Amino acid sequence: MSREDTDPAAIGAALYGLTLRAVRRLPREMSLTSAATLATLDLTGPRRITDLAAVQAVTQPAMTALVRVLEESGLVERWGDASDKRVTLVCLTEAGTAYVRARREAGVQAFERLIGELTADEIEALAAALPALQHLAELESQDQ
Amino acid sequence: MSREDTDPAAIGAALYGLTLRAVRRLPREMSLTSAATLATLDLTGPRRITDLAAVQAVTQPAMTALVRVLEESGLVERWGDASDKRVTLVCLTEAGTAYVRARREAGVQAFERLIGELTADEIEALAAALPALQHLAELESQDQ
DNA sequence: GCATGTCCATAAAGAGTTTATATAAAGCTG
DNA sequence: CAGCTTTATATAAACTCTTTATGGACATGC
Repeated sequence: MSREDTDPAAIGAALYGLTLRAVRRLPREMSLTSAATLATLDLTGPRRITDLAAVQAVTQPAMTALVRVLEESGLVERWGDASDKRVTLVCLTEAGTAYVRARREAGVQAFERLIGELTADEIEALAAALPALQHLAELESQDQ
Repeated sequence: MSREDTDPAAIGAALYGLTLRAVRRLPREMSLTSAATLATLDLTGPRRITDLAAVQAVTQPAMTALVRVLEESGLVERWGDASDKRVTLVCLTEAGTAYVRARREAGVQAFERLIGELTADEIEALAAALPALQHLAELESQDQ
C-alpha cells in the first residue's frame, strides 16, 4: 500500500467507534473509576489518595470514598507513610490483584473472541499493525 | 508477514489497552449513556423509550429520566405515535444532531492527533488494517 | 367488552459524584 | 523555634444517575 492511500480520519473514526462500543461491554459490577484505580495500583504499586484522584481526574473526596468502598470489599488496604503522617498509601491486597488481573484477562479475551471471527487476511493486517496499536496506547497514556 | 506470526492474544491486549485509555478521555459533561443514546438516535432515527433502554442496557425508568433531561436541554423532542397512543417517540432536535456530531468529530480528531505522532510505517500498517478495524466494530455492534 | 399484556411515568432508595469546609501534619520565615 | 502557610486527607451536604417497585393508560385476544 502506498503512503498516499493512508487516511488518518478514517482510522480515527474506526478506533473511536471501536472504543464507544467497547465501553458498553465492560462489566458494571464496579464503576469505571474504581476499576481504573485498581489497574493503576496493579501497574504502578501503592499510591497516595491525592495521587490516585489526579490520575483518574476525580476530586480527592471522591477518591477517599472510593477507596473506603474498595477497602470494605477487601480489594485494597490503607497504609500509613512513616515519613509523612498525613499520607494514606493505598495498596492492592491479593484479592485486589487477582480481581484486576481477571478483569483485564476477560477484556482481552472479549477482543480475542471477536478477532477470531475475522478473516485470515484481516488478522494478518492487524498483526502487522500491532506495533502501531501499542504505540498509540503509549501515546494515550502520556496524554495525561 | 506469514500467518504463523499472528498473535490474537497480543492484538486483543493492545486493543483492550487502547480502548480502556480512550474511555477516560471522553467528555464528561454528559453521561456515557446519554451520549450513546443521542448517537443511536442520530444513526437510526426516532425510537421509543423502551427500545432505547434496551439498546443501552438500562432500565426503562432510567431512560425515561434521561430523556426528560435531554428534552429540557433542548437536544431531543418527544413525539406521540398516532398508531399506538401509549408510545413516546424520541427524536433529535437540530441542536441534538449538532451536538452528537460535534462530539463524534472531537473523538475522531483526538485519535487523529495521536495517529499524527506515529511513524509513516506505523500509519501505513494501520491503514492496511482499516478493514479489519471496521469489521471488528461491526462485530462488536452485533454482540448485543 | 373483559382479562391480560405492553408502554411509559412516578416514587423511593442507593451509589457515585461535586463543592465547601475541617483537621492534622509538614514546611517556611523571621 | 513560634507562628503562618501549605499540603494531605476526611467529613458533610447536595446533586446526578441508577435501580426496584408500582400505577395508569392503552392495545390485543378471546
